[in-house]
Amino acid sequence: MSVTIKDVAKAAGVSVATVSRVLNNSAAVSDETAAAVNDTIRELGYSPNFLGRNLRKCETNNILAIIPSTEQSFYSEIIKGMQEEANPEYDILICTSYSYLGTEMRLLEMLYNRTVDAAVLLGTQLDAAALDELAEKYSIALCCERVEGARVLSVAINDEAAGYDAVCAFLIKGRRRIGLVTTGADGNAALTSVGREKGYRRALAEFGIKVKDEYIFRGNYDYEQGLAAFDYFYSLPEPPDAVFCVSDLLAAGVIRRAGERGIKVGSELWVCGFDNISLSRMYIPGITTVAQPGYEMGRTVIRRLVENMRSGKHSCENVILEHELIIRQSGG
Amino acid sequence: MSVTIKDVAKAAGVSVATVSRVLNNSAAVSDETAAAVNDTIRELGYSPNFLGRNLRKCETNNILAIIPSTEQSFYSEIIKGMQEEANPEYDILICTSYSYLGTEMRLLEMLYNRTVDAAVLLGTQLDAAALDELAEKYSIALCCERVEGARVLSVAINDEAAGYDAVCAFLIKGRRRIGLVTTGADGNAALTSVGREKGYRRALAEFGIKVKDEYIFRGNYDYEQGLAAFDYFYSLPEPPDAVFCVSDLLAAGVIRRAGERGIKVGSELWVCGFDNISLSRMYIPGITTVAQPGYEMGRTVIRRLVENMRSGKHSCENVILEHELIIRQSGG
DNA sequence: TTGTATGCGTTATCAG
DNA sequence: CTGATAACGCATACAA
Repeated sequence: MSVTIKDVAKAAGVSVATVSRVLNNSAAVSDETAAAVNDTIRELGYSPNFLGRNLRKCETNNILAIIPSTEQSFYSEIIKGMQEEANPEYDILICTSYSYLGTEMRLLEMLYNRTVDAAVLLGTQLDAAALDELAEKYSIALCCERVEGARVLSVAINDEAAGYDAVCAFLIKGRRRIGLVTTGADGNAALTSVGREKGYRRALAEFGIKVKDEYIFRGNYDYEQGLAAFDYFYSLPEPPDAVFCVSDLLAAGVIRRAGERGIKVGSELWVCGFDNISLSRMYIPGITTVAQPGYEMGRTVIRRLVENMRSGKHSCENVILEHELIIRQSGG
Repeated sequence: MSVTIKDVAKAAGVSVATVSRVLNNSAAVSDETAAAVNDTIRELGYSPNFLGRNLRKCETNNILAIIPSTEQSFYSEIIKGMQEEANPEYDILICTSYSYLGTEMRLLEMLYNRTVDAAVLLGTQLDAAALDELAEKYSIALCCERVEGARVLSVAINDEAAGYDAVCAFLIKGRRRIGLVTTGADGNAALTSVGREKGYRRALAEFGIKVKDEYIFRGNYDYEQGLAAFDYFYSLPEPPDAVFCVSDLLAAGVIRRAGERGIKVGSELWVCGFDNISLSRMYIPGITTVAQPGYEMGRTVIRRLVENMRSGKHSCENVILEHELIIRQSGG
């Protein structure tokens, strides 16, 4: 069907071993034969069939990245970092799980059946036990979050500190009625949200403010929940004067509804989001937010993962990178 | 290293052929042996190594999707459609080209080296000749655009008609000074933009309006160019009273800058975007836009591509799906 | 219904 | 420096 290494060998008048050596830049081949082989490779338009190579070497040079969705542009910088660190040795294959455990598990079969050499999980649905079991047999890493108790390499920010910083910025500038919009409508909040909520609580505690349950709205990460959160807060006798949201989309929803209700965001109500997605700088008003170093996180997770693969060891360090509070109009 | 089909065969007391037959649900195997084999498969925690299988069958059941970037959430619905149509037979592997020809060509090597069985190109940089050459040897398809003269399967909307519809909506409601914000700052505009511009021109012509070159701003697809476009238009003695942008991000930029300059969007100035990305419904004001049937496009392109692969034929039809004008506040 | 044997395309080992 | 050959894990044609 296609032209194989055999065809090249025959045409060049050498053995397949020699052609293979040329392909892999093996030193032990004379310049002239190498040149001749390369010529025929070009003539015949040959390119090696990786299925054969991979089978023989028992590796694919592919790394799987599982993301919840390409909808959330938050992941795009991370992916870029991952790719630039991986190339040219590895290709990053992106697959989407839609935050559905079944889909994620189906994708992880690519580890079992050797379609990929390793996997990076972004926003995983797996618990510590499942991750441990996986990490025992395969090279995996988490990005953007760590799972408490799991012995798995992870790269993330310190969500607790990030939540603390965001809320402190409100408190320092004099706001006292701080609302929180977070996940957990269904009872189990996202791990990152839990950390951010802890930071929210610590900040209030340090300022001697008692946490009011009615100032905490639990939904998911989406825009629509931001709309709902505003409606809820403004149904209270005394609404918050500042709101910390665990995503920029939530913040956008709050801001949108505030505008519709005639509440001035940036003066009457302050709003802070999370992630610094491109929307947050384009929105009207610009959204104050916590930026994660996405590109650096991507590079780091691949670098550490590849180190693990090469060394054969299984480091399960939790790498923490620095976040940054970005002040825009919505934050006062 | 890992447990193979041989280990299963030995443990189950059968030949590898029988195990293989069980794995592939071959009819010619007795229920009892099948049950026994399945038991040992479970016991040993065996899963087939696809490298061996793929090499043997000369197929991987992977389809590559090349997108410019995961930043543009526009592609996410398409990807979702592609995946749902492909599963469970195929996995969709997403890779990003960042609109860079070199990267795209490197990714296409996954066709040569058999990492994937086929590829879908979204926002390709390749020209007709290169596409033709590729399509001759491999199964490929374009999505979201067609390349004039290329004999390649494509699924897209009719950009000319879409541009026409958007501009007509302005004209019918009485606007006469229609601006266009499109790509092509560097001389070669995106193919889809060219179609949309044709529609813009046809609409104006039908209403007996002469196209004014100073009402056409050429940049790229990005938000920042929208800001620049507004500044440019409002430096004219008589600025447009409506602007058609070839992307929602451009529209967002125009709207943002208009707000900063005290121009009321939706009354004083009307703005229409393109793609109906999630931003366009969340923006303030909501952005009038042309929606592409992303999910359906994704399903369609995979369905047709797989048909091509199965039949061995190489249909190079240009499938056109229906677009839809979505009216929001920015459009008057 | 089951087993034997071959080959997919490549790399690595071992001689020469 | 080069060639012959075995193996990687699996599916299948052919025998039994």
